[in-house]
Amino acid sequence: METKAPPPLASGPCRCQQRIRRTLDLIANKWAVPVILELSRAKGPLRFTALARAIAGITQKELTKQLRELEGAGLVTRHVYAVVPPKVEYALTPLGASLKPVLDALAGWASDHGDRIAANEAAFSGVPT
Amino acid sequence: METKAPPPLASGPCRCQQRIRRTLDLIANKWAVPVILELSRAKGPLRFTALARAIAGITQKELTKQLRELEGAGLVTRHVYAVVPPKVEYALTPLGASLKPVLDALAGWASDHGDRIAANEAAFSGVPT
DNA sequence: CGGAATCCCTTACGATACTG
DNA sequence: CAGTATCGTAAGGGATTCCG
Repeated sequence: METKAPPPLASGPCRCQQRIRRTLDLIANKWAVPVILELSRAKGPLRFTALARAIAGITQKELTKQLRELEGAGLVTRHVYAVVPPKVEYALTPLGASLKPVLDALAGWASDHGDRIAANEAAFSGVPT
Repeated sequence: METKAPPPLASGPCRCQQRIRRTLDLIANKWAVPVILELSRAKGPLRFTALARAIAGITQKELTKQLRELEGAGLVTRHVYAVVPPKVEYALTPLGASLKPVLDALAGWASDHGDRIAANEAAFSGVPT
């Protein structure tokens, strides 16, 4: 029974959710944030290996894939030097850099409530009965 | 899936990245944002089916899983009524509600740059060579 | 009504090895 | 140095069915 008049939601609550999800898909890729933050910290181009070394635990495969995706989204530039020892440098585009405030907002919230969430999850899992 | 394998994320020189990733893992689950936003819009408890109907495309399985996770994180409350036709209501906790500004920041960024990103991706994919 | 259980497919991720 | 290729595993996610 429709107790309340159903809002004229065409095929969902609102379209903006899709947008958020789209953005989320970009940065939810496990290594996307570390890559972006690392490039952001560098304040300049970084070589592939430098990036790989800065981000502990990442594999070449994942780093490559991540960089491709970010490049495709226009958040990162890829500069290939035609030299004998191959040299490729990556850097954030202004668009990519513009994501930093958002990540900061996220980081801020995480800092504020991360402990509580962790505690909640621990309690939720360890609840006896 | 009892004990969550603690990922030895030692990525990067700063710990804040872990926090962000943790938060990201919470909201990156494809349906987390729609669920949170829907509960946020409702400004009150919603029944399982009401939630399911409000979020087009979601399955019971996914909705249940998502609600469990959000409940575990303490972002959502689950109230079970012991009545003949089962009745369960979900609502945002203050903690869950506090996530809204962050989602708004994300939504704002997505609104501002979503088109450009989509265009970039299209061009990146469709580029012949 | 709410949700747990099952089946099955697709994607994500990690490790190793090989090449321009 | 900077990838690409291949393999195997794990997790995500949709559809259906059954049960309190």
